[in-house]
Amino acid sequence: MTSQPAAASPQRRTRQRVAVQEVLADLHEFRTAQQIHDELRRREDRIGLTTVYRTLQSLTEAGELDVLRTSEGETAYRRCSDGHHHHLVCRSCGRTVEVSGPAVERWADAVADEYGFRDVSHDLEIFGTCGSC
Amino acid sequence: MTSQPAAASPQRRTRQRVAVQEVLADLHEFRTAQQIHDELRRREDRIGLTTVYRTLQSLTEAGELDVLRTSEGETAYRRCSDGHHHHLVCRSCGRTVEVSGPAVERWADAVADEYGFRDVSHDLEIFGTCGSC
DNA sequence: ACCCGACTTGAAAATCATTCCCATCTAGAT
DNA sequence: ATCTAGATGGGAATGATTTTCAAGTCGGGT
Repeated sequence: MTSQPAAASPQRRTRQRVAVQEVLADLHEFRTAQQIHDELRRREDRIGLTTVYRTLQSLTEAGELDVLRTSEGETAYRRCSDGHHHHLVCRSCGRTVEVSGPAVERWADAVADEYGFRDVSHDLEIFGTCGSC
Repeated sequence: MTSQPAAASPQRRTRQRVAVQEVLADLHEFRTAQQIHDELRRREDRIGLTTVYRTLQSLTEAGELDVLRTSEGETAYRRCSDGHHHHLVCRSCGRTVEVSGPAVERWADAVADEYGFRDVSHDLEIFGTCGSC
C-alpha cells in the first residue's frame, strides 16, 4: 500500500524516443522536424510525424535542444551544449558553430536596463557562408 | 509606335496601400498582418486581408519595414528608421525601442571571420517587460 | 474626357507546418 | 502475467500565409 504518488511522469524510454535522439546525436546541424522524420525513414525506422514533433518539443523543454526559426517559418532543432550561447550558422550547408560572448550579454542587459525593461532575454544568431561552401 | 518598354512597375498609389501605410505610421509597435487588418476594419476601411499581406511584403522589400517572427510563428511588422539597428521589445505590450551597438556588430563580424564565414549578417532582438507593464 | 493595357484587388481555394483527437498500443511497476 | 498511466500514429483540424484568377482601377497617351 505504500505506493508512491506517481510524482511527475518519468518520461518513458520508447523505441521512437530513442531513435529521434540517435538522429540528433549524429546530425550536428539544425534540422526541422520533417527533415528528422525523413532521416528516420531513411534508416528504416517508420515513426509517426506527430511523435517526432512531440519528442522534439519535450526534448526542448528539457533543455536538451536549441531551437531556431528559419526565415521560411519552419522550426529547426539541434543538440546543444549546456549554458547560454549563440550560433554561427552557414546559410548554405547548415554547419553550425556554438559561440558565446560575455560582452554581448552584458551589452544587451545594460541596454534593457537603461530603458527600464525587466526579465530580459535575447535572441542572437549569426548567419554567413562557411569556408567549405 | 515608339512606346516605352514599360520599364519597371512604378508601384501605384492606391487607397488600400495608403491606408496600410497610415496605420503603420500611427502604430509604433510590431503588429501582425491580421492585427493591421483588424485595425483597418476598426477604421471603417474594408480592405482584403490578402492585400494587407501583399502590401506589407512589398513595403518590407522596399526596406520601409522591419520584420519580426514571434515565438507563436506569426510575422510582425513595424515602421522603422533607416540603417542597421536592433529592437528592445516588451513581451507584454509590444512597446519597441530601436537600439544599436557598434560593439555588437564588430563582435559578430569578428567571430564569423574567425571561423572563416563570409557574407555575414545577424539577427538580434532583446525581449523584456517594460516599466509600464 | 476617353481608351487601353498594366497593375491591383479580393474572395475562395490551395499550401504548409504544426497540433489535436482518439482508438490502440506498451513500458514498467506490482 | 497483469494493469494502467503514458505514448503512439493516422487522419482531421487549425492557422498563418500564398496562390489563383476574374473583375476593378490607375494613369499616360490620344
